[in-house]
Amino acid sequence: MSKSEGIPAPAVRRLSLYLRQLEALRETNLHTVSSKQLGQALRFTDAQVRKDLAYFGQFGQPGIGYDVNELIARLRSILGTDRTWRVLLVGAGNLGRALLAYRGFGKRGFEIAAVFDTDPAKVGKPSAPDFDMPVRHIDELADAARDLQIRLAVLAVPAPVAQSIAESVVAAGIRGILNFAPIALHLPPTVTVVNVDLAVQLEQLSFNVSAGIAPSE
Amino acid sequence: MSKSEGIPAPAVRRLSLYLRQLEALRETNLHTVSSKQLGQALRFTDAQVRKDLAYFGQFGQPGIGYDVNELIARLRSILGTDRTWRVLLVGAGNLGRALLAYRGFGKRGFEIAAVFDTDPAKVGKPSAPDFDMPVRHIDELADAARDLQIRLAVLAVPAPVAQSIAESVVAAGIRGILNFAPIALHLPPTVTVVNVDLAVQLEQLSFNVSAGIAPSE
DNA sequence: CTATGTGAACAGCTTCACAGCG
DNA sequence: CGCTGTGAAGCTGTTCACATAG
Repeated sequence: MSKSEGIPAPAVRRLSLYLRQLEALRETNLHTVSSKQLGQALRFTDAQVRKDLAYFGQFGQPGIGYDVNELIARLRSILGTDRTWRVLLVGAGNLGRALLAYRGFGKRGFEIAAVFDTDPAKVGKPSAPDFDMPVRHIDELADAARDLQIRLAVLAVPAPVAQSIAESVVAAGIRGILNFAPIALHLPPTVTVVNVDLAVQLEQLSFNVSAGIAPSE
Repeated sequence: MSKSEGIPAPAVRRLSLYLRQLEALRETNLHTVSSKQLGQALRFTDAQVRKDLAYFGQFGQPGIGYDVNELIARLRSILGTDRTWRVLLVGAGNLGRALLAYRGFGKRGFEIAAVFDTDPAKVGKPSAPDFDMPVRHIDELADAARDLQIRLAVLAVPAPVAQSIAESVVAAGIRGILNFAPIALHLPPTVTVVNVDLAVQLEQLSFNVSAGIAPSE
């Protein structure tokens, strides 16, 4: 309702990429980075990098560049990942279990706090090998969201039930949904939805490869 | 090198969404659809829909709309999915196995033809429960790509090895890569790369939810 | 009267180019 | 000098509005 007024959505996406790249750069004990270096690593122009960062303040040193650690901290703060977000995972199928097993989220500020499914055969059982976190029935989702004060959910359920499950997730107070189901969710504008449809991504590849063209990033 | 001259990349992404929506519409025995209907289902304007389609020809009937089956066929042809693409899966970890188990690709025109990994503990074993397709060593990848004439690969390997594996995949003649590793690949411009970084997607959510804003799609 | 296809107007994002700071 | 921050220019993509077809 307040901040991100006038900030291009593409710029926000790039912010995540800057953060990721800076974290890699820090591994190499680099303390300072210029917009040019950062841009080259990600195939953006230096002006693009500076413009994106300038939307949120001025934290570069003319003649020097940006302090890597400071910029990381500022980007985390901007993106809201200077704290850990607890996330609900809805759907304990193949994809859901893979997401659960993927440890990479933790250090980026996200942690799966609970797993839900409707399948009675799954409820109560451990959600994945090596995980004692049990799958809970989806009816408990609203209580869990409230008790744990959770605002984000990952939806990894079959397309035919995705819309109705999404609605109950929203009713439970969830404010942002990462949707893996290959359908367009219709939800109130107070909820942010990010869609990941793997078939759609593959189609972008086949289009480009068919046409003999090759853009990037 | 030829066709997709002057066609906005966002338009191509929407083409996939139109196709997905049309396939859902066909289930409901709808034979004809207007740009307005299609747009409403996906939260685009009707003008946007018409403009996107018009890049590729004129296949609507003034006063009537678009024939659902015909438009599906045309979109598949444009996107290159009027045939099945065999795809190589590189990386048989959690994510790789989940992708393998996910049956949804088949009817969208993609089929995983072989699975590769470097881990000797995995090579030779079935790639996933219920799959007899064995994991092969990555050294065989080039031969397989040539023998099976495969042009697309899905990269589901750890970040530290992603760049070098990507390079060998490209050397094997692969023209398009769906990259799940959270790094920016540097490859020749003849190769199309589509990146899927789940942490990046989650960060878009946390940014929006923090700011109290909620765009969509 | 309904709905497409499209030039023209508009909006939004990116790149340029330079003033100013360290 | 090197590099940032930023107005101004340029470009790309979206929306408007209407001529045209059924």
